[in-house]
Amino acid sequence: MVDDRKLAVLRAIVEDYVSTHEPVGSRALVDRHNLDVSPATIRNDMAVLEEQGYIVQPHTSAGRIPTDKGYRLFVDKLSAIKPFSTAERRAIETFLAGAYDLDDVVMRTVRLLAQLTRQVAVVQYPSLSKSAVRHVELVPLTEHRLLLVLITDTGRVEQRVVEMPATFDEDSIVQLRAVLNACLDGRKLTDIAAVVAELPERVEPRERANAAAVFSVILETLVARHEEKIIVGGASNLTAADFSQGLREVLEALEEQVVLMRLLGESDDQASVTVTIGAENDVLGLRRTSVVAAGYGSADRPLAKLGVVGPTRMDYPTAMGAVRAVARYTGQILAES
Amino acid sequence: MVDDRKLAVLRAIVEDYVSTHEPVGSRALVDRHNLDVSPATIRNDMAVLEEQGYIVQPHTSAGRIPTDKGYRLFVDKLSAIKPFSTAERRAIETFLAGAYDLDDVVMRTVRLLAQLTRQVAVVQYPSLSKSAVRHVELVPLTEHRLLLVLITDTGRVEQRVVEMPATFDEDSIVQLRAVLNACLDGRKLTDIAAVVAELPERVEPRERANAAAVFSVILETLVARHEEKIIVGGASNLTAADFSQGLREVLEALEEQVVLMRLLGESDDQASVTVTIGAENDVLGLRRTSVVAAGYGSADRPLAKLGVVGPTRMDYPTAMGAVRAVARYTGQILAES
DNA sequence: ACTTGGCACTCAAGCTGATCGAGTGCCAAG
DNA sequence: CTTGGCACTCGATCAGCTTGAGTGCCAAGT
Repeated sequence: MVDDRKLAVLRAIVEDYVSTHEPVGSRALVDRHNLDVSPATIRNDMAVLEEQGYIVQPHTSAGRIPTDKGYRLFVDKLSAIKPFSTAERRAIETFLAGAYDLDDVVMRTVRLLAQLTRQVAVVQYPSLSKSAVRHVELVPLTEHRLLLVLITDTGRVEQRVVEMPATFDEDSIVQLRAVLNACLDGRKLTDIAAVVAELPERVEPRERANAAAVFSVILETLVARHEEKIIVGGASNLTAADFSQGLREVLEALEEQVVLMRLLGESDDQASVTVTIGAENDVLGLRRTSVVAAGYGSADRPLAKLGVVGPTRMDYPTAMGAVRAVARYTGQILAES
Repeated sequence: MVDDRKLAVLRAIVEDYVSTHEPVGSRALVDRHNLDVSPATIRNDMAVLEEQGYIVQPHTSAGRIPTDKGYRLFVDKLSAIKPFSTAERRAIETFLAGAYDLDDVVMRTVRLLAQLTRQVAVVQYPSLSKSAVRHVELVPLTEHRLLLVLITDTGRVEQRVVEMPATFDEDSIVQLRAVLNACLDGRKLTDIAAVVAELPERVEPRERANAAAVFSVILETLVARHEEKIIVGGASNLTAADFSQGLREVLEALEEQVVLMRLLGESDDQASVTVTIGAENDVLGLRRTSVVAAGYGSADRPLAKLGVVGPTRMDYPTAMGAVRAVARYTGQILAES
């Protein structure tokens, strides 16, 4: 009974603070929400909530604002993901369906997410390590250089220049290409290390040096260099949330691919929406931001992650709804390719 | 004689204001620069400069700050591009030389430029219309879909999904690929429209429908859709220049590819460094920023543009030096591929 | 045992007026 | 044309004051 009301109070505080951006006091609370108790009672509750670390007051005589812990409780127990209306879902679907290639899908996804949530959107390209090879192409550039193009079944295209130790002719390229495609086609990129290891046997001895160069680049690109491609959009939304001080830090963090990977990658939970709040985030400079992320791709075929980054005082239910919806449709679109 | 000093005063005002970010008065001027006249004389000069529209005072009793017109005069007549020391040039060179493919070159270029100038850097990918085809690859995706991959001699790789009107088999793909490569290899993309027009004759009649689909996508990608790829870096540098108000607008503008194209593309002057100051810029929201841009690529083979965007009160000589140096070395690196 | 109204208290925000000082414009003398 | 002098302007800074939202606590009520 008692505890119930305290939770209601916390929820009310979070909701009010998110919408007004101002510390919320006991009077405003009983006014806006129809708690049928007096402000004094609320004050008592708030004192307890503060003692337990869910809220704080910025100045001795100001209203309360939620702490990271408060938001955490709110997200976990006091709120539900806000579902999207069918109209909205249709809009999302048609917007994404207009895309004509992978780059375009990702670009549209990031824009959409930024616009829906009015936050910074972050979308990871379909992960290399989870894709399978669809085709390998070798294109001679100069006498000693070769362009290696690798096409995955998610439509992603990776390219690398290979420095060849020896000169090569057209024939050897054709042969090498045939071998590569025969062996790699359809293989998951995670399995490739093993496959590549036994490749040299299939190549004529005099071509081994060149072949080895190509193989090592493949490995390097796909396995060792785990660098994933991520794009960011809606940075201008950061100006609305007055970070004032920390804005620079946040922008800097958002330019670091590695940092973004960490942000999205922290949970492996593919299906559901993950929320990381404030200091839970171990990235320096994003201590005052929250991340709402989800994986996309079908359940049996996870591709990568996407999400939004915003101030801790963000509208979690809506953001979570948007992230979930966009993840679903993006996954769906990509599954069709 | 007289006019000479007024110009010196303007130069001094620009330099001081750029370095201090504060309106500069007559006293400070004679102190910091060794003009051997009295403050009163300077005041007279400033009155004239103000009347002519080169400087203004923000408040009745404050120092002067340069107007756009003032910066323009400064850039055109009163300053020289600051050359880079050999040490700096070597650093640039080695940093760029570490890149292993086109994406990496562009990424490094944008980072470098942002870091050198402490502004926002903008780099355009080597222009499609100025490249030549090196290889065309077709990869079957599903029964009705084909991935078209187009590799240019600048190492740029373009991909598009083609919806095929009819089903196709492996043989027809092989044939089509052969025809495409035979006809397009080495052709400038600007010439391609003509070449593609006569392509259908070379394909067996029953394959014409599919072939036509592929051709039209090629045309669409390369000719009609003139959309060029641009990347931006160093957005966090905007926080240093206290736009306060307009920051949002600037960030928004920087997210629009089309706007960026306009920014860089305004001049066709390939060789030299171009400066666009404040309101000279017709992009709304970038009225308080300046753009320093240059083309890169060798003189006989222009590739694309790059530059920096910053507040009008920026250090033009240094920025111009950096842009010129980076453009040179990036062009050089790409010429080697 | 909880709720409630009352009350004293705190403290940020906002207003006012005074002061300060950088900077200007103008003028008369050099 | 330059220069020193001088009156003037006006933003910035600071102290002092008021206001009001909000709190904590307590004693009384249910």
